[in-house]
Amino acid sequence: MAIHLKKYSQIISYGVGFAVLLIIIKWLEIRFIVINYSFEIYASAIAVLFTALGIWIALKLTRPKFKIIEKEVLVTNSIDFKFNEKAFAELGLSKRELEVLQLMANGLSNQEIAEKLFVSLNTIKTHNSRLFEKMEVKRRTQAIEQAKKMSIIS
Amino acid sequence: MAIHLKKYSQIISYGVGFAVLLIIIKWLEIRFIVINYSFEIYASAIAVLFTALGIWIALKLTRPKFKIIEKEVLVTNSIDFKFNEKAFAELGLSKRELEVLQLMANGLSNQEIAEKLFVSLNTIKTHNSRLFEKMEVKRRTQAIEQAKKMSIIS
DNA sequence: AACAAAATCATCCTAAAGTATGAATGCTTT
DNA sequence: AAAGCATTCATACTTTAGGATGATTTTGTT
Repeated sequence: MAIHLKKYSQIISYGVGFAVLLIIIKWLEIRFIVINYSFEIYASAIAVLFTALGIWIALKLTRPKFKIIEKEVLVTNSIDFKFNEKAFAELGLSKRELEVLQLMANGLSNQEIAEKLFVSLNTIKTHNSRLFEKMEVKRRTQAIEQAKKMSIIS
Repeated sequence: MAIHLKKYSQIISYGVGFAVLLIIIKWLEIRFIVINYSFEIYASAIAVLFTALGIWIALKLTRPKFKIIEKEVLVTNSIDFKFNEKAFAELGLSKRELEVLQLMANGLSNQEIAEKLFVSLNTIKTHNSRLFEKMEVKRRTQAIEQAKKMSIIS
């Protein structure tokens, strides 16, 4: 709405401006006849005035040119998880240890992990110890944090 | 350098254009005298020409008139973390409880959290209990998992 | 001022987690 | 075959976590 009004107002302004200038021309014409001004001065006056008018029109019309720049930020989402093989290889975790680590991160207790993997609680504890040693952490919560930071688990 | 050259070239162009138009005027003047054209047509021609010239000048001079709109595209990054207020409000966690939860997720033990917040170990345990109750979990690891899923912590 | 949350701390107890050490088994690799 | 590693399990012990309950103090709200 506002844009359309603006467009129309510009056209109207142009029209009004043109009308005013035509009146000035007419007036100058009369003056020219009466006091016999030089034709070049008259033409120059028109030239200057309409040049100004043209500039003004152009400035009014070429107002809004938008340049939309889309700035993208990278995504680290839990859905499209990327496994960091390098980090994993450097840690030297075994398959079983990784398995335990993942279940750990899912909030399972040692007992639950043991049941899920059909091994004893003690086995899980042993895995945990090796795990913590390799990852250089003291607690399972730290192991989880580390693992997520290193992107070796989701 | 390039900018200065451009400026000068524009001025030169303007001068040349003006010269050409003066020649046209002169030519028209001759024509006017010879075949006695109406003065209004002559004036109109000048007006139109110089309006066009004005527009052209303005367009050349006001070249880069872009309105730059930077549009940042969404994305949930681990760095610029978005706090999920709705989920948090529904849980009804207090400020302190949230604080404890965050430190918990950073792998700190209850003792370490207590020291960091200058309260006793028992206080942290009490917070934990309420926390687990509200989040409907049994262990801190589950609380961390839940909280991350619900995006109430990073 | 009165009331409701929130935050604090304690004590007692149980459960889970973590450490240390040793050992048996199976599977590769040399 | 021997050495190395992963996996398994056990026992004993320490530390941390968690549950239940009660109480005091702060703080914000009406």
